[in-house]
Amino acid sequence: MTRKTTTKQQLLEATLKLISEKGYLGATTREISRLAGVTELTLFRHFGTKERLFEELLNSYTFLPRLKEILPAVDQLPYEDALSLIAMNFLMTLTERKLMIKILLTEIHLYPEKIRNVYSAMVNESRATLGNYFTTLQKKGVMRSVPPESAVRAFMGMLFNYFRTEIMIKENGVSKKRMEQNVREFVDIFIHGTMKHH
Amino acid sequence: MTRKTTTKQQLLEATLKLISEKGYLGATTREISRLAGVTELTLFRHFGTKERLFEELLNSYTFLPRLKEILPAVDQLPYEDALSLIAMNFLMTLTERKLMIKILLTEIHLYPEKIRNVYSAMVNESRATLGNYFTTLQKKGVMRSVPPESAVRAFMGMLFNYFRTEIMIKENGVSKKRMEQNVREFVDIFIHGTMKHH
DNA sequence: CTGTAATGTAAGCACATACTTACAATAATG
DNA sequence: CATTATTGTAAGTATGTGCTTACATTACAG
Repeated sequence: MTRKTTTKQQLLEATLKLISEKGYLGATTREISRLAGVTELTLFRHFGTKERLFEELLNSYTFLPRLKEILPAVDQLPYEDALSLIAMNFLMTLTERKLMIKILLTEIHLYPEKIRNVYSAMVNESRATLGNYFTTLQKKGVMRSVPPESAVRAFMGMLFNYFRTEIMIKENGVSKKRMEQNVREFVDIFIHGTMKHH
Repeated sequence: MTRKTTTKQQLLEATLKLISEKGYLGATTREISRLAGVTELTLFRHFGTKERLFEELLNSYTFLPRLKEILPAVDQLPYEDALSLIAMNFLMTLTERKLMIKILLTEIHLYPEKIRNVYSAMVNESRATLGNYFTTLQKKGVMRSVPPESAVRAFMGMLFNYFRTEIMIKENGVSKKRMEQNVREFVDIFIHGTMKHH
């Protein structure tokens, strides 16, 4: 019984790794099972088809709402620090889930029906959490009355695109120091804007 | 002679369409040639291998520096309008090249060596142009002394991520009206920031 | 009109891949 | 120990795919 889940887990991990590297079509069931240290037949006994295996991989992805967890701590901080903390947390979470996110971004154009749910779950969850924080700030009178959704889109857009270009595409990851520096600049622009007199 | 270039062009267009829909591996030479109204053999006579066909498609992508073209007009405008114009122009250009960009984003994780050049050419060109404009604004004393590269990353990050989520992933495109509205909000945040007292 | 370049028809090859079947070996459970 | 669930071995099938070969047809240039 413990064996069963272990095998399944190893297969899912091998699938994650190989599909993130070669795409759904490029990752063969032979190679997946070999990487999992298991016969190809075992793969099919567990998942039936390659498609089911892929779907179970997608469903196995639990997007921890880490943002939500740090919100209490965040409320105590001045908003500059709070936003930096939120941003760093967001980037770290994305980095941890790098392989899965690569799959989501790559395959969503090819298999939209399969991916869209888990993808939009991830996006909506992040957006909602950050949106709540912004609304709070606005109620406190700290934040201007820009539409919260727009602010969320702007803020997360900067961050996610940064993640895509710097962390996912470039092979050698960014150091945490450098990441913090970039985040500070983003937060600064987001808070103060860029122009002198208006 | 006119026939030759036409056939090649039709093959490249069919390749663009099918690879953007199904990915490099998912698009078969049979289907590509059928869509081009041509025999599979003709495809191989022109391009030799599927890989060469793909590479020629990538090289056929000339990224018009439309941003550069409108810079003169932009210099006459107040920066709010200038930034909105630049942003709209950027989004329109991306939308026109939607299929190719989809390919670049999808396949760059699978075939980085092939894609990286054309991809970074596109990114660098856009960044450089916008960076120059920002530097100009800073010399005029209009813009705060934020690092121009950071400002560029922030601004284009917002826009590109907007493009990715709203225009590329959602099947029904966004209306131009709505796009202009969103752009105005982004530009507003970029210029004035979000917080009241600092 | 004649020769040459471009395309078509048809058949097929070599290979990879998802998936199957029949049977044996092994490990966990009661 | 005996039963049962899980995995392995080995062979193979059906299908799709990139690519080739041999020959015929069409179009265009001189």
